[in-house]
Amino acid sequence: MAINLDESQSLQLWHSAAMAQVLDNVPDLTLRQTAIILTIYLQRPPHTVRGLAATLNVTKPVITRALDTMGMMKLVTRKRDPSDRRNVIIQRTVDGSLYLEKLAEIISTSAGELRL
Amino acid sequence: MAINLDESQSLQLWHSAAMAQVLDNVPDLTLRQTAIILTIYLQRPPHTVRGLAATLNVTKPVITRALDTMGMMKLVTRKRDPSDRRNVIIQRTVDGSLYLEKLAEIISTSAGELRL
DNA sequence: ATAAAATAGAACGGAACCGAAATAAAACCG
DNA sequence: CGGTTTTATTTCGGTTCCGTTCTATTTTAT
Repeated sequence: MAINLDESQSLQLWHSAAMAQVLDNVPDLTLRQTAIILTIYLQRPPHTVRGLAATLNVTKPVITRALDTMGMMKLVTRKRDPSDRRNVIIQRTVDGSLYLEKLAEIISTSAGELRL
Repeated sequence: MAINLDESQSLQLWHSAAMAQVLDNVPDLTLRQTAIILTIYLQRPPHTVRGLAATLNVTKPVITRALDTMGMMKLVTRKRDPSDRRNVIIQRTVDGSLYLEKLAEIISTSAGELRL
């Protein structure tokens, strides 16, 4: 079963989900940070700074800074790759999983409220 | 027909849409700004600073600053309410409509790419 | 007319982000 | 070994955003 959203429904969904996040005072990530954390949690590991930078087509400092911020929020952690100590492996956390679970619930609920 | 998205699909949709926006170098609005512009374009006018602040449960300076930014981007315009000159009426623009049309297309496309 | 209330914006200090360039550490290669 | 490449981070100057507080303008009420 394919999901088909027309443009009006798409905007309603985005609006509802954005409103819910603003009202919930959810710690708000930038669009880039959102793309990064979702890539980390949805795509197969391992994830490195270089890999994420390539995937998002941004410079590495952008990734480093986003990881700093999300690291302080406990949404991700970093670890040196033992086999090549230049690399940093980005890992998931319990808090990160909870954050995304909550986000998923907001989106899912917003979708359920869509009216034609 | 009701739209039902499970949590995995919700995150995939959000990921895909966030990625598309990052890759397109779309001018990235904060979550609050996104909620504001969508409220302006999806809900019935008139929109005032006070009304938007109440709707989003934020202070008025937050709205003023968001309108400053989005005004410079030509996504919205402001006009004094002639009948009560304390009020500012926020209005849509052609550029704002185009911006949202593009956003809608990104989300719609992302939804279409969802697989189970 | 004068005082009070309401609306929007400005000012301020602090925090986060950006792009670009410079730095540090590790691995590779001749 | 010594030099080069690769990886990640730090630094720099500039911009934007935030919350709080203060100000200016307009309307309403006494």
